[in-house]
Amino acid sequence: MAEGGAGPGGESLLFLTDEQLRKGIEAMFFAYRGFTADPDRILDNYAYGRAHHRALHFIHRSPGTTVNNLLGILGVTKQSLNRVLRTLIEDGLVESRVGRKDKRERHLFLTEKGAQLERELSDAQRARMRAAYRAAGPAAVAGFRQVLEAMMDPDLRRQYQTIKDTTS
Amino acid sequence: MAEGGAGPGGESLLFLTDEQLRKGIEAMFFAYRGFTADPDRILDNYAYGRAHHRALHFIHRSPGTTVNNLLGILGVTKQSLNRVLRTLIEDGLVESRVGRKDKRERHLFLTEKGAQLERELSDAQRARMRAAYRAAGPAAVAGFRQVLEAMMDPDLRRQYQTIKDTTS
DNA sequence: TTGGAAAGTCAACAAGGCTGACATAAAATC
DNA sequence: GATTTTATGTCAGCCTTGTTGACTTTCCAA
Repeated sequence: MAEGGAGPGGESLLFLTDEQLRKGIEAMFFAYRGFTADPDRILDNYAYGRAHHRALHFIHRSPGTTVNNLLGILGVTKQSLNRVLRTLIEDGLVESRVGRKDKRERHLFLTEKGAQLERELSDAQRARMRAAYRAAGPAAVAGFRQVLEAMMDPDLRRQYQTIKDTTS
Repeated sequence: MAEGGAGPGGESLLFLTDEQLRKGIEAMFFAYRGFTADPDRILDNYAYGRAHHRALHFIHRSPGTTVNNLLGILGVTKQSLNRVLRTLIEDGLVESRVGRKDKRERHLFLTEKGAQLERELSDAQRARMRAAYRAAGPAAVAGFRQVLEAMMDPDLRRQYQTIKDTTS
């Protein structure tokens, strides 16, 4: 895999020094901090954490998703997710409906209140992403997405693409 | 900032839909999971966590750095960092030397044992980064770095560039 | 020389991961 | 129809890694 380096579109062999790779690693580290900074600030005002944000994001993204689906996407245990979901449901941000076909399943939806918070969080995160995209330009954006996709675990990449295809 | 979009090298105005931005956000989320997966697996064998990895990385990166420097880079409280450093020092992975000029400061160095673990961790992380870079190609890599850099908080970007310049 | 600032340490608490054990209901299978 | 599997939820307890508050030692400047 990638051993000749001269695939379709590849320039030639890529010689990558440890130094170049280290810079990429640190770029990921620092950029991820920026990526989460704005939502984290907002969440502080509501006594919620990053875990709540992730749940809201993916419920917004796939309304009616089941708890089990969400577990697969988030990669946490059901106990961990349940703690977060319970507070969101108690606080009236998320609604849990028993499945019609399979009554064991719970389908998750954002309430109006939940959608509001999700919007506040994602507006902030999109604003930063938009600014970065504009600063870097369209070609850079394409490269950014390619490298990130190649960096995912195959299982996670499948999750990412499934979600991506569902709505694009 | 970036409001016209037609800066040097910019194609023209970038029209970015919420959908495009959401994909970028999810790409960051899933890619970061992959990014940390290999080191996390290794750390499990040693009863260390991601925080230990970060400390080892940046001490390796800047030998002799002070605790205070490290705090600025890692963005955690000194108490939080101290707990991690204490175990690394007790376990003989890190050496802490009292400053000669200012005896309040502690200068941090990896021991041979610490350097060994750091190498094991960064080898794994670099391998994934290398594979992703090769799969995506050189142009994509440049774009990847540009977008990440634009996504950082200005303070963090300065940290990143300081470190970058020190050794490139 | 004394008072404040800086660096580091200790103690205690909180969020959010984890495992394990168990309960319930519904679906699937034998 | 009985049994097993699946989906979900809950309780208890642990770990890592954040946090704040209080404290010591050291340095520096008024």
